[in-house]
Amino acid sequence: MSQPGLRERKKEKTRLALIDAALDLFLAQGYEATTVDQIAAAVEVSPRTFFRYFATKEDVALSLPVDGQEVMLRELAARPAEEPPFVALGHAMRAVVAELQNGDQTETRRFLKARELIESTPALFAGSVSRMMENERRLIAEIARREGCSPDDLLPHFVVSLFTSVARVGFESCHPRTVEDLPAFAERLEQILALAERSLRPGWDRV
Amino acid sequence: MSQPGLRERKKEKTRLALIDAALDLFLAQGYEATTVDQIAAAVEVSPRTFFRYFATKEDVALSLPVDGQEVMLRELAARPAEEPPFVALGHAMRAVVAELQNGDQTETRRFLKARELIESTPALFAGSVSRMMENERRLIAEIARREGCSPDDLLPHFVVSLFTSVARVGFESCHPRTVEDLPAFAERLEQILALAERSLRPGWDRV
DNA sequence: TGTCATCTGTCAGTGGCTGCCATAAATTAC
DNA sequence: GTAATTTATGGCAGCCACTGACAGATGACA
Repeated sequence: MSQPGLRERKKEKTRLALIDAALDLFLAQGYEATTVDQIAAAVEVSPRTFFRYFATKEDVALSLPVDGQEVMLRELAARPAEEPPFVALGHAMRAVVAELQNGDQTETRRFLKARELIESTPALFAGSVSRMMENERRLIAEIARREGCSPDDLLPHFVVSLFTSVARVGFESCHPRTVEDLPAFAERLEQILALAERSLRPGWDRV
Repeated sequence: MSQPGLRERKKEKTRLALIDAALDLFLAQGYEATTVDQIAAAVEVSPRTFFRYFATKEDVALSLPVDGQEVMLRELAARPAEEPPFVALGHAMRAVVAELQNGDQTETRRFLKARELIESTPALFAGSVSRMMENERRLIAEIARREGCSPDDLLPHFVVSLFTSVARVGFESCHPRTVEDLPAFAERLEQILALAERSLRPGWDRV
């Protein structure tokens, strides 16, 4: 059962403890009003150790959504090659939301807590956006690979860029705060995907 | 001629001097390797004064592109109301590029220097992106006003989001470094706008 | 049990950024 | 032209995010 050794498990435990403590403190007294020392103290760890787990104070708040993007990429890679790029991206996104709805409640709650915090904190929102951009490059690479074209081609850029627009508008226009909000969010996502489909010419995302 | 008083002119002068010194130092020895003290010293100003002109070290590098977005917004507001939103956005963008091509050479060079620096510095690129998002909200508001709908409606979000995608892909796929590169950039922009037009159904951005 | 790799705490230090107060310069009022 | 007022600047003390280096603690493994 315990595949990873004691050391690994301990590390994962402190990592989660740091995230939880940080999220709670940030939500309670504000992001910038909270110091790293406070977070470290709450977990009974030295401030230096905090920075061994997270490169910056921002990272501890963003780590969960960043992980989510990793999942998105894996899901995309698992989609069949016949699917047109935009369709594949849509299904990958649906899979991520589904996992959020059906997965471990504790994790989901943590994730939503992080998203709420990020949306209500300009500095974190900015950070979140720029990491999405980072991830966008990887999505482009994956789409280019699927379609057998160069990552420098205009089309994969355009497809991914348009898709992330859809995803972003989804989050912006419907802020899921609890597990109960997730179905509404999923529905909202469908609305926007439908709007996109209505707006675009059939076959626009291929060749 | 000298509409603004001596005080105002002096301030503008130090502001530009700080930007120039900062850009040169950043390009010469790297962004993070350059300290605010160095920039201040180069302009013979106290470090404290630097922070009276720019809230952060990042700001001095991003101020020019941020000003550019301001121009974009003004141009958009000047477009006739009959134009469909996406067309109006396209023309506003063209106007900005044209102003860049025909305006003061010194200013244009400064602007391009800033863009080059930003694109080659991850931290600055991240900051740049998140400010674009800030601006995106204002573009959405303007489109909503033009179209007589609510800024919360899906359509203006979608239109603007898609347009900024186009703009971003334009910059990413063609990095104008000197004034001579600008025509090529303008052409690239046209290509992407054409691609977008080909991909979208007529009338998609209205009603 | 002992050796080794890895994690952790301590400490000293850099650099971004701010509040505060005194001074100097430009603007305005007289 | 001078005095009064506003506004920009410099210097200083200090907070906090973040880092490198070293020493001690703690799992891993034989």
